[in-house]
Amino acid sequence: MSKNLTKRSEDYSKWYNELVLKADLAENSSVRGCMVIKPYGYAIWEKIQKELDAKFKETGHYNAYFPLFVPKSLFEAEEKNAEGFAKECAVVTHYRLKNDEKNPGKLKVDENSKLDEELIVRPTSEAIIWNTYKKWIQSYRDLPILLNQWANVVRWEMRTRLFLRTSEFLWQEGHTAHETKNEALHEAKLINKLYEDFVTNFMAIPVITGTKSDSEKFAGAEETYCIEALMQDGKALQAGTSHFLGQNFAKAFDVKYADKNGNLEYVWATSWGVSTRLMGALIMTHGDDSGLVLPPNLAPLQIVVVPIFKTELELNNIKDYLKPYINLIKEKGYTIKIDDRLNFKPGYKFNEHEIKGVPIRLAVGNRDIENNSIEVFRRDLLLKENINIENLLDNIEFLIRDIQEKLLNKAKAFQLNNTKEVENYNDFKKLIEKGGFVLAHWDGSEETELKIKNETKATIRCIPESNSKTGTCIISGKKSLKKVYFAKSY
RNA sequence: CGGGGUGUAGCGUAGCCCGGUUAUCGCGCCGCGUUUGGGACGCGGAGGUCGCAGGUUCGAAUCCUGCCACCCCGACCA
Repeated sequence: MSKNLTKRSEDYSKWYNELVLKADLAENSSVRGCMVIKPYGYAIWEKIQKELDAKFKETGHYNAYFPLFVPKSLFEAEEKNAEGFAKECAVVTHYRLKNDEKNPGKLKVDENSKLDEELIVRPTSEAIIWNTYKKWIQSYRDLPILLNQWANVVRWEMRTRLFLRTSEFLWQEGHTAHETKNEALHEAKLINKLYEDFVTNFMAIPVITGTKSDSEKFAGAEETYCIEALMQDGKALQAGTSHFLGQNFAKAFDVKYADKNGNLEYVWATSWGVSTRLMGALIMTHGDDSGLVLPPNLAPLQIVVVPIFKTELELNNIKDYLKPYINLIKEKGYTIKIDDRLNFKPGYKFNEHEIKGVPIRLAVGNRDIENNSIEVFRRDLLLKENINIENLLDNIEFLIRDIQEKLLNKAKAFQLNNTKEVENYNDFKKLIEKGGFVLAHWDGSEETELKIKNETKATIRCIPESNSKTGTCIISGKKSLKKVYFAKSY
């Protein structure tokens, strides 16, 4: 962890500009609060997609796609959900443009094309999906429905932050329908566990898990399960959520099924999602002063080779020298590329791949060919060593595992060191100011939560499942069943 | 939506307070040559609606007004 990280992280936008833009991940487009995801950034998203998608399928889910536009009448059906999103909706009111006579060459909205009913650009798809489920579900034999969609959504936030809260973002959203409450609850928990496993083991980002307080939970949900990560500046980041929706949407959209006895019952539901925000979490969890640091499991390019040569003959010699070893590495399924660009010197390439976070870098020149050696550099520790090239594959296999493991362990240690328990409000205020998670007793009331938020800016990030020691609330002194996690968050 | 700030070449910037020749510098880009084990160097060259629209003025990147976008703080953000 760098010394000036905290200072720099006070201005994350700058951090992104330094790391993300140079890392070729994304750049601001001219559209308010949107982002362009460049190929290298998108490759990371594709890795996330691929891995998650496989997990969803393993657990019996299927992919589907629903419309971008949600008619207002559908959108407003579930009142709490509609109310929760109302203030951040993009609304389509017209469907046509025409030439503007007053400004030749310009277009204006054709007033004659006004829509009878406005279309909401989906901020989430519960409404349009439940409107569809209504048509699909009649009998218990139609259940469960376990669908997921990969899509973009739009939320017109007052304030945007690159990756963390852009007006348009990519995500996956699962929407399931079940016969019983228990089955739906089980699904919501299963997915949260799946997210936890994925983020921890694939992205090397440790998380705390639990449920949201009433004020923080999803609009329209009975219970929201979540995974929360801790960024290097001490702020928490909600990395994924899984909602038990009860029968709220079934009732709003009148979705009933006939059970085995012929009785009509409302369907039980869940919804869950993670977004491109995960890439923000990735950058802010592992990034260092030299740029991005990618865990090997999700790096689009795991190994890059920088050849050091003067002539093309030398380059070819180096390629011949490497060929058998690179083939072995590819056979094992690793991604490796030789950076043989002629217009950049080695030093430039070294830096570029460090900024991009490539986990392992190899360097080979004449010296190595003479000595039967190769230089191996690991991005996480910024360490390099010369090894016998015969040991290359073993070394790579070790490093891929070791870098993944060490990144997770480092982040875990950071989280642990920045998670403190307190027994009174004074200590709470001191610690929350420093950043990190603070575990404290809470009486369960919204008033207490609000008071803490107003006075310290900290919110309840999650209510853990375990940790059942009773105590007294740090504010009200009332009885508390367990300590909950507080933090300032993004 | 409130407070503060910024907008000048692909990127980063100087100039603005106090208006005045051809808008500064670095990176990058193009050409030639020399270089190549940690961000190369020399010489030559191309590239600009100074965010947009008005206004003041003999003259505006500079002053004024409005708008747009971005950044920070706040409000807001399942």
